[in-house]
Amino acid sequence: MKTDLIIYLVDDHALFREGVKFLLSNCSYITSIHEANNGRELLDMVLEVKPDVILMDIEMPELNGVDTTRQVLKIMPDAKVIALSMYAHQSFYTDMLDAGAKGFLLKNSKFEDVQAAICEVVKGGNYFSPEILNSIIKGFSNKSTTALSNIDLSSREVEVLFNICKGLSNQEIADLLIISKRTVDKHRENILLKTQSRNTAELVVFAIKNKYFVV
Amino acid sequence: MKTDLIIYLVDDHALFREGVKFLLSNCSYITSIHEANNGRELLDMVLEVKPDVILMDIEMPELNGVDTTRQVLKIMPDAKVIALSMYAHQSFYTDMLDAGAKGFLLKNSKFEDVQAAICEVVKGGNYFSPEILNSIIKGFSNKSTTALSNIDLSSREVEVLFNICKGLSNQEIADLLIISKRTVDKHRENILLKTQSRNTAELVVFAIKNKYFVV
DNA sequence: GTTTTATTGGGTAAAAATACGCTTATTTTT
DNA sequence: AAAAATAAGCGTATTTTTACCCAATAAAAC
Repeated sequence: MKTDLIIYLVDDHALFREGVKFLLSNCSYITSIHEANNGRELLDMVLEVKPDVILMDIEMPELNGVDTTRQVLKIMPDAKVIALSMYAHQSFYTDMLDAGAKGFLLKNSKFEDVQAAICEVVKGGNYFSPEILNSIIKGFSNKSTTALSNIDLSSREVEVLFNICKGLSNQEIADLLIISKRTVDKHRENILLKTQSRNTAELVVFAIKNKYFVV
Repeated sequence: MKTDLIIYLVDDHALFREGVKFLLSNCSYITSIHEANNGRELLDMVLEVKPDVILMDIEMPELNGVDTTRQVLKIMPDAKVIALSMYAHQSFYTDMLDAGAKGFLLKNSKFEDVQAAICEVVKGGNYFSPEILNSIIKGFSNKSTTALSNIDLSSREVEVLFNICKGLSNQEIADLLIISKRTVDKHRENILLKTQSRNTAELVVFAIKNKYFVV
């Protein structure tokens, strides 16, 4: 593993920074630890310091962790950002993952988790607090198992529905399937009935919810 | 951690089973190891054996790993299923997670990973091969970072778009926002232009892709 | 073997969406 | 301060969707 690590600690709570800094200073593979009070301070200094790992609070004044991460990675794509948060709320970690964070730690983690996270992201991997991981996985499985309805469309109807979602008009679908436009009209009508949709918009939402169409 | 574990190994390759069985038999916390050649064999025996952990291949004849997992968990909800697969294909692990698997290992994992996975799921957690985890996270961030376009809709347009997705007609949206239907018509037209959508269906797909509407 | 269901097709009409033109107010840029 | 861009508004026309009505054939279910 790469040693001589440069760490940047971004959090608006000075006391919390102090504590983590002390703990990190006892790690042999860490060379220097820098601090910032908020995202803007980090952005001002990041190109000078060139940190390997950035431990970043999500809830911060001025510039929050998500937007800061986006901007940091724009100017330093190789920096590894590990998010810190009090809470395992879904929007937090999805936003941070979107932004490009490689790890996610809850602030009540044990310090060995912090060390594990740093090692893992330096090696190019990811690290997530068990609580977060559980939540990610749950979200994964919930989404589809609960949503899938027991409405059964015929194979032709599925075909028509799929092409509606692709943005084709009834006439275009008819030409594609080599049937009359009136037949497609009828299929569409029946699909609306079966799915209890009022119009195209609700129909597309239904299709996506029920995996007839993937976005 | 719970000891005296009963393990069920489900895989259609006898040689692979042999190897894993030998390795597992050296673990002190494992009491017995059962084998099945496919999903159906497992289902026949699972209530008798009452395994704590099921190591399950995904690609199997007769009854595949995904469907087997669903059925096993229906009759034994506390069993911990760990999926085994040659490949880290996304559909594999999403389907297995949907089905309720708690872990996912690639067949080229080191044996210590298998042990770690067993321990983790027995404790109620999840375990994923690093490759899988990476793929999951990437899928997570890809989906929205690549999709989120830089098209900017006005706040009014966002409002209209949202209500279109909810299935409201232009007249209904007009009544809701207390503006003329003609104005909503125009907004809709402009949104179609900006998003390069041809019709309502494509519009809804765009909205969902870009998080203007959540399914 | 009869009945349902899927698929196909059509007539007619109202409702809604789409397209293009044009005006006015507000905000942004120059 | 003037010019340009954007947002919000309305008129008219065409196309598409939605909603009823109907029926023939083939396949599947009972």
